[in-house]
Amino acid sequence: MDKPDRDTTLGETHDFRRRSTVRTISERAGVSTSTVSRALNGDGRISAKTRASVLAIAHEQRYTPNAMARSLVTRRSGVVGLVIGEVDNPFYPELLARLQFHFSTRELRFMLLHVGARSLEEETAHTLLQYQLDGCLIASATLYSRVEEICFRHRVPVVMINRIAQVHSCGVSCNNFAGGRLASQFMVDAGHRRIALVAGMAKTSVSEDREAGFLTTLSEQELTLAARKEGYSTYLGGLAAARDLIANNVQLDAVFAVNDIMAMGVIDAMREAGLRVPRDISVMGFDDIQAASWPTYDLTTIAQPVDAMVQRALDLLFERIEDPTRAGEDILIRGELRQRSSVRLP
Amino acid sequence: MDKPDRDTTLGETHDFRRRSTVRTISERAGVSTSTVSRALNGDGRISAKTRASVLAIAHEQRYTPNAMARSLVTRRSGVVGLVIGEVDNPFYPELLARLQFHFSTRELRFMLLHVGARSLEEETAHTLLQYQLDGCLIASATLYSRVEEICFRHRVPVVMINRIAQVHSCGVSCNNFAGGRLASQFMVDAGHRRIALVAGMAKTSVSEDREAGFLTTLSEQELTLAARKEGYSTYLGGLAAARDLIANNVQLDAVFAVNDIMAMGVIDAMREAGLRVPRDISVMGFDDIQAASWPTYDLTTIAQPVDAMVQRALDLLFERIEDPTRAGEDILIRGELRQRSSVRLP
DNA sequence: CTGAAAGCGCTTACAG
DNA sequence: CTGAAAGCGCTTACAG
Repeated sequence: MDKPDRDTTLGETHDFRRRSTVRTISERAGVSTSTVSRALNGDGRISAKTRASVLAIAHEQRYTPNAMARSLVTRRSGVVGLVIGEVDNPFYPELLARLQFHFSTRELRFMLLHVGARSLEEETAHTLLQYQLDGCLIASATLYSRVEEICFRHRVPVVMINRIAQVHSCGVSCNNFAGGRLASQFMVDAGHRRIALVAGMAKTSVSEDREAGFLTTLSEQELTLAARKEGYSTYLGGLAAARDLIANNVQLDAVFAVNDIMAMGVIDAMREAGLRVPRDISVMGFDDIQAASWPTYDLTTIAQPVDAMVQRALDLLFERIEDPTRAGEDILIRGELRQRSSVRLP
Repeated sequence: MDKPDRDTTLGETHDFRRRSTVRTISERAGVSTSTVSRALNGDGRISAKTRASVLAIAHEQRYTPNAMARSLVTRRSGVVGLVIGEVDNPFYPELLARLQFHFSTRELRFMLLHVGARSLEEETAHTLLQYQLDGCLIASATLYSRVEEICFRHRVPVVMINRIAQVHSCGVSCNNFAGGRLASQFMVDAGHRRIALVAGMAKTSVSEDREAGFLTTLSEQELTLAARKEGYSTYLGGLAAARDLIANNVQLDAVFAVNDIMAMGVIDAMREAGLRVPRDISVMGFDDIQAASWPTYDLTTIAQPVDAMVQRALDLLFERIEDPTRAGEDILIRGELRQRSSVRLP
């Protein structure tokens, strides 16, 4: 065998070392590379016969287009940057899975720019430009205005999930205010009067809006919060907040934690103190992460419409990739009450 | 203003619309583009003076290299594909965060090819080729031999985390067999004799090796398993397995769940049945995810050396990107016992 | 130490 | 309906 890299088992010589290109196809088909390119991209002007021949050869040669080369000329990479935040909160991994699912449906890939709550280095944002990313998706409750600014300066469309956009970009969120109201209404209807609230990360719209909605409905019923604690949007934060409440001997009917992961901590702290949920105290969360439906918690919560959020976010992103001059939009999608057993009913 | 896109506020005309390129720099510096390229890449042959001048201009023009163009000629994209598996198990999101951290340290980015346990479509693997990815990292316990095969055929180096490589690629794992032995030894030393094992996903080396190690040490002590259940590597699987054990009235001192997320389910099932951990029954896990240290579980477990695994995985990947002919290697890193309170001591 | 030239693999006006 | 030519923004032998 003097040409060990040629595979003739298909009855066709096929070189595995050198990949097939528009050039190799054009030579084999006896047409120009322009024609090959057009045929491959479904350009209507190419005759059916030529197209068929080109496609057949492309298939035979196992042709895979070189996205780098294409991007260089089209100035579209087909890749979107992804920043994903507080990965300790299962909400984000679950969101990530949905994102990837919807991405694979459309013609997009994403490049991971950042994971976790730590702040984003300038340098990371740089790859955004180097790789000519078409846009950027930021799924995080905390502030990344630096990236937003860089993207804006370079006319890279940005869509935030789970956060209201600051200035220029788009945001898709659950209607956290309305959700907070729902939670509040449900608790009050259930007869609870002495209610504590465990807040999430300070200065995030997610936490603030849920709290604001909750308080609004509460005050409409002429009620006020019996207590308020910071829970930092973590399990341990929720746990500590509830322990505090207990240590301070605050008399309570119920606790509303601004998200499920904190609610889980709250429930565990209650049990630790010998209280039973919901018999002795009700607990409610927000998000409807998977763990909310575990029998141990069986958490009554407000479900975020994750799929709808992801869909709309991708829509917005696509629209702005097509037409970068479009104005920023914020979309709020209503979440719904998921009633389980952690809130005692009358 | 007839040239609204020129920003002269810096005292330098700076066009935000057209990005700076080697060309614009070369014109401004009065040298060739070759020289610009070399200066930018730290080629030793360029004089200090020229380099300084080029660098200054590049900085002034806010030059960002076009990675697409570079990749086209170097045939190196600087991007690695990432497949991440069972995202319901917090181990994977936690691993992801570490991966991203170590990635940002080195000169690599990654493109998300797949998230979740569902099987990988052929099409997804295609982007691997289209984008000329330099390698692929697969973090998943389940089998993705299809990707492995595609990568092999196209000489794309693959490194698996948490799984022994099938045929050609590299694998980096915790030494699951040794870890299983550790767990077993610890339980036996603690005086447990009637032990049940909850297995993970069938046919995964992770689960099988942990089980095999566990059984080996057990049999060295002339002991056998009191029961064995499948737990499918999920919380609900662990819960169901333990409920089964209880329903069948199996007399038990302890349960070893092959991973933490199942162990959490086991503990919750025990409590549901009124048993106390560890007083009435001991439970041990494997992985040391964050939830293992939550007070509710305070799970004794075997900690996977995640950072070391990630480091070695990236090393292997780099080496094989440099020299694709290198033989596959498997690296097993020893985990360590993390003793908490879920296993009763004598 | 530096430059002219060629080329990576595509796409896209411009002609015909 | 198809092709020749130019070019996207880089890098890299090859000369000098």
